[in-house]
Amino acid sequence: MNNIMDANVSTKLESEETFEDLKSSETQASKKRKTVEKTVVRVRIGEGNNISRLKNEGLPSDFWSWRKYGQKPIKGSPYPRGYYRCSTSKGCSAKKQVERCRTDASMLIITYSSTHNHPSPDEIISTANLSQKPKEQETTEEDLSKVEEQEHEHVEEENKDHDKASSITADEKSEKSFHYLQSPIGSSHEEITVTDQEDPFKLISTDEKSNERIDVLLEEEEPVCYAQIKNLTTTAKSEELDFFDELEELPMSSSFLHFTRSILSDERIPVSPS
DNA sequence: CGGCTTTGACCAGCGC
DNA sequence: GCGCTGGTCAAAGCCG
Repeated sequence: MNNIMDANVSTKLESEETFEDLKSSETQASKKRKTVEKTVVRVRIGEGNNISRLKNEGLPSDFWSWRKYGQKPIKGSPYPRGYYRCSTSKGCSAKKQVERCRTDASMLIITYSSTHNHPSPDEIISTANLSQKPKEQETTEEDLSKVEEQEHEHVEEENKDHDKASSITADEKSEKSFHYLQSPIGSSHEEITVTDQEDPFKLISTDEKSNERIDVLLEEEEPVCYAQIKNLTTTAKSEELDFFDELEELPMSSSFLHFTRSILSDERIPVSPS
């Protein structure tokens, strides 16, 4: 209940459909580097309550460590985008961008780029555990794919719908005619506004902290996945925590971590560059 | 003392 | 060719 988060993982190139969301903010960004493979993960934070504690109440953070190397305000987005680099390994070129969905302040969009050149500590640990049941992973991945697709669709629909009923602020629209529509942000917007200004990520993180457990919902709600995810959570527990920590306290769900891990570790984006 | 976070400036790419 | 935006690097400050 307090911790409701949706983790959507989308692996794709810079120019893909998922951009419906990113489009608004990465409209131009996509042009910047188009041959870069990126994994887009959307995490939704159900309530701000989640963010109360998390950071890592003792997390084993064995995972990769991310170091923030920059932050910039994105055009059309009230929230700035944070740039993180993997600090676990010096030679690791893995990077990640964390930004808040302009349409939904409670949603975080994490874009992963590049892959880790080194094995994640968590992986090692997981390996031991995985030995028990690697099947789940596969299932998860597959499921993830499905979810992703569904999620995308949902997102698109949602966006559209929002557009219609939306309450987009003229301001936002004026900015660049985003497809994003504002949604319910209107009300919660205020809540986050303050925090957002300071650090959108942080806000989440804070909430996240409160979330000892994060429920993962895909965009809308995937009970099935959720259950599976839960299972995975156990395995990727460390990852999960680590993620939050790494993201600066992003609200991620175990499933999300799992996905990410799979994607990053295994393959990432099957997308083909233009 | 070391590491991480934050802020500002500069550079590169794309659109107009 | 100019302007705009995104992304990255560097420096300073703060916290552990």
